[in-house]
Amino acid sequence: MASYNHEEIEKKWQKKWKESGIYDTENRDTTKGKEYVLVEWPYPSGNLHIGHWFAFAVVDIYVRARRMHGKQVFFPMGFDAFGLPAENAAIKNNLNPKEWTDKNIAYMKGQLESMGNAFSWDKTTSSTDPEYYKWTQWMFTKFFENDIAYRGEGIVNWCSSCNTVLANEQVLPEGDCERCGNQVEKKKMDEWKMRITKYADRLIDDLDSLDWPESIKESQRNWIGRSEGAEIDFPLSLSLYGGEVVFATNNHGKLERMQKLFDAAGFSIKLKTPLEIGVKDFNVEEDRPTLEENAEKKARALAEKTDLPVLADDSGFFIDGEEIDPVTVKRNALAGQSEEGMTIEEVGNLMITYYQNVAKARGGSVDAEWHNAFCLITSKKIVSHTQTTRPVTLTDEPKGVMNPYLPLRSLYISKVTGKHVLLQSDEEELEELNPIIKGIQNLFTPSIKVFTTRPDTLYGATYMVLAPEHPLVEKFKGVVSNWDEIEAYQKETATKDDIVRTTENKEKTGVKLEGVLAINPANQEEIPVFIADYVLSGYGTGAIMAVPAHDERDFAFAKKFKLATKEVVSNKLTDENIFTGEGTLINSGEFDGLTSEEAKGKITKKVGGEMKSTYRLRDWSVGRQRYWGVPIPIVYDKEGKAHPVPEKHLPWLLPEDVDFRPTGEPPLAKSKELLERTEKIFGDGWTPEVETMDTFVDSSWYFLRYIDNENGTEFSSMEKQKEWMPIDIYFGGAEHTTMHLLYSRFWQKVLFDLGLVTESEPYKRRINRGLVLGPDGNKMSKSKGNVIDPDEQVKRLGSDAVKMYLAFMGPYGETTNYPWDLGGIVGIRRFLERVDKMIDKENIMDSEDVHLERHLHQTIKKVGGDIELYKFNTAISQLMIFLNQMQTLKVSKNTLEIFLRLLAPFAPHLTEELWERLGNMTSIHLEEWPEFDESKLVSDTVSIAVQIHGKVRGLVESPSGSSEDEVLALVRKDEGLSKWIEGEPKRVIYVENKLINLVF
RNA sequence: GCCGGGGUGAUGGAAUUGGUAGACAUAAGGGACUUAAAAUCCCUGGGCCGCAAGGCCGUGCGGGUUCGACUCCCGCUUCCGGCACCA
Repeated sequence: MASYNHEEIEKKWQKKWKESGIYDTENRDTTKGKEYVLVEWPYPSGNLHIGHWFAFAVVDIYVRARRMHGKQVFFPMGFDAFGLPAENAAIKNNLNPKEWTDKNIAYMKGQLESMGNAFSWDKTTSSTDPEYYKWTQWMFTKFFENDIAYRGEGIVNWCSSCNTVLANEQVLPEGDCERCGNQVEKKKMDEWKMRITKYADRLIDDLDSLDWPESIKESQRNWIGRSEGAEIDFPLSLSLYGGEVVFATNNHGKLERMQKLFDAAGFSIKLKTPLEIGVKDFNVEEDRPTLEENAEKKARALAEKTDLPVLADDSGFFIDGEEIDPVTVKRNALAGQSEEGMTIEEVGNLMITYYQNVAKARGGSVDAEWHNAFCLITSKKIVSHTQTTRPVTLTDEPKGVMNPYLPLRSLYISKVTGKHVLLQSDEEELEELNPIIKGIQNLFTPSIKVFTTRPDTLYGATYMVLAPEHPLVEKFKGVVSNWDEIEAYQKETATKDDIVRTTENKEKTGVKLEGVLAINPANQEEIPVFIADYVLSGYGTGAIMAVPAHDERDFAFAKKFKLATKEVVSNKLTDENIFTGEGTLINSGEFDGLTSEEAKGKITKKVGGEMKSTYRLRDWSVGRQRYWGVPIPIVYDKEGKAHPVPEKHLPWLLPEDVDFRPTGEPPLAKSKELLERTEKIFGDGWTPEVETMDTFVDSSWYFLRYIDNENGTEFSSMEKQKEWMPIDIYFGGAEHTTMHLLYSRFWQKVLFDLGLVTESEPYKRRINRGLVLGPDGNKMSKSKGNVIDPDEQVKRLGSDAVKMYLAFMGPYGETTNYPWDLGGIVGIRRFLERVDKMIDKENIMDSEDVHLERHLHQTIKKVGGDIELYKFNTAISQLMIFLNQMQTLKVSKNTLEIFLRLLAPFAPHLTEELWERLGNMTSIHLEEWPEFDESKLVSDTVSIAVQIHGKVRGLVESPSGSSEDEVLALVRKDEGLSKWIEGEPKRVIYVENKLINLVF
């Protein structure tokens, strides 16, 4: 077999390159332009597969070409070494994940070296190195302090087999665990999260500035899923706040009366006195000029002492605009007697008697006004402030039993009902108190907030739907007449997983909340309210306004439940009587005639809504109940409050005294050392966080560490970042588009906002790559027996051939999957052997064939240009064409050397060897990229296609740059073409050096 | 359903962005060398008709624009990727 010994050559040069350190970066050579080329750091599974070669070796072609173009290229490599496989392997083989990982890293490093890539090995790192994860933890504490990292309740995906929480992305479409295939359950629990949703807008908007393929940007936009619309409140026409409210009064009579009224109004509110919630001696001086201010003062004072909603009032009788001061009345009633030793009843009775006398003295009846002010505070915020006035008459003829708690009220008769105030029926009193009741209703059953992208259709909202899990639903208990039915439906929904709920169950189901009505804020119409599982609790507000005439889902639901449909956007309705597009408004009051676009904002404004965006994206869950990850650097004090571990205690080391077999309890919870460490540093009773971080956290900033991998005081200095960032191009797998790529962009933005990085976007350009399939066209898998082992291929045909073949399969910048062709790689090897032989050719000439020289310059141009476009396949094709051309001729040493330089990025070992064989003493990889001469690209004569009526009928040879007439003359002379020529052409189209088209 | 990208020989893929479709490579067929095989080299290599010269057809399908369309426009079809009862 006539062939070169690739094994020997590759070993020889890999050793020399390593010794001379020609690919090390050390400090930047600032005389050269920088170029940061990044590839995704691999997980050290223990064996390099062909995918790694596709990811790294092909990119190396680009890297080497850029080096030859005079760039200081930074091409680092490291290991993303935390993660589940190590833990599982350790469990299986009964050893430590750290040992397993370190061993794999060492082995894979050797395999990676066999690629012969120009990696900047002096700048490597690994996520498992404490010097690395120290900074991962440090960032976490910064994020925690800035409310980016937080602990909050969430519904999580739980795999009971892996005993861990999974991110949505880690759940397969069938609802199975990505790692083990087990069915994933939904579970409510507290979890560590990152507020990525806060960055949703920026993550979308900043895409515009990036030089990325549109498809990747679009995937991210879809993933974030921004919809622009409005949030609108629909008040309920029935109040049903269920809960406790503290009434800021010590007056039992007042409280009882108010409680009675609430009960009668349908409130399920329990009023409590300050004493009942443990506030003794609640007493606030009513010294403000108005009732309203006094009510507010009382409410605020009490709200300081409780988290419950607080209601306070102040009321009084006014005669001729003057308040009848209760203190004065009381003093007059007591007439010098001491209050000491008297009961409230006794004082009250004295006041009643006194008042009767006043009324008598004035002729039996005096016109007055009863003013009633309320203030309601929840969470320290005033939610309502009302005052009502009703005309009453003071009387000397009390009826029924006097109420000593409300002595003044016992003596007034309502002018509205003509009845004694204390004897009015609840209905009568409620009617009088209507403004207050309304006001309070609004507070207590606020309303249902909906999100809609179509506020223009508000007038067409004929019913509402809440998600079955909507928190408001619980408050309807005791109010609706069909609670059993509602509860049953909720249970049914909870057992269904999302897949069943969305795909299998297109048929609409739901339950009406009997007795509950909402008010369409646009037209004040009362509309029914349902719960139905077609409304998702996690999206928008978990509630919708339903517009059956203009939404298919609402239409389907309305049809099934026979609900009213109201058309508000004019258009031809389909057969189904539904139109989901935008148009001109009708049946919409003052908005009739507006376009949907115009009406959206206006209608929202009218009903007090707010234009708002919602997102499909959820906050990123980052806690994992597993061992082999970065410990979350949080400790809890005795009260259970979380504190970040201070920087001086970082790295917060992963304990080693742990049984990491999955038991449902996080492995770190079993570490004595970790607990002792925590108590020793922070004090007795303090406990450590026992969760570790999602490995996507590790990979969210590794590119920043590469550039400053030995820095002991910062994760990456601003100086180094200014030198190297942003990443000029990031090559990676399409599967990372919506996870790693989005997370790391988010991470970078947070760091940017904290002033810790120079760039708000890490990756200037991004190229996704597809997969290498097995020879049978299927995804490689052991079970299919179609796995191509790169080591074997390298041994058989050489690293250069493997790399070149992977580059030759197709264009690199696309996500096409290419099958490995066993014959194809042989073709590459044949090419390399012909190159080897070519250099051995004894008869190298001094002078150059002009013809060949032109091809050489064309080749320089083509190969260089294609590499810039990641079209390594056509670059290689051009090198093959040129070799074919050289083989029929004698060539100069200069031409051969240029050819080798063009080939060097593709076949670094062989070209280095042949470069040496031609007598060069320095590395070919330190050479510059050859330049082409524009003037030598064109030949003296060209063959021009002759078309008749647009069809090619022949060719004519003509001098380059000939005029139309000159070419036409040649055409006329051509015998073969004569039969197509019929006199004078009506029209001639001539494209210089290309074609001439004659039309007759 | 919405969005993005495709469909070219037996196969992977080319085509300077409207200008000679199928470069380069693989598989296949034929030949040379060889006792033979491997390797290597040479020839053929989209389909149909034809001894040939040559002709007709041909880039998923149907229309259109143009002197000329793989390329642009309209309609369909199909495959791949992202999202999806997302209001």
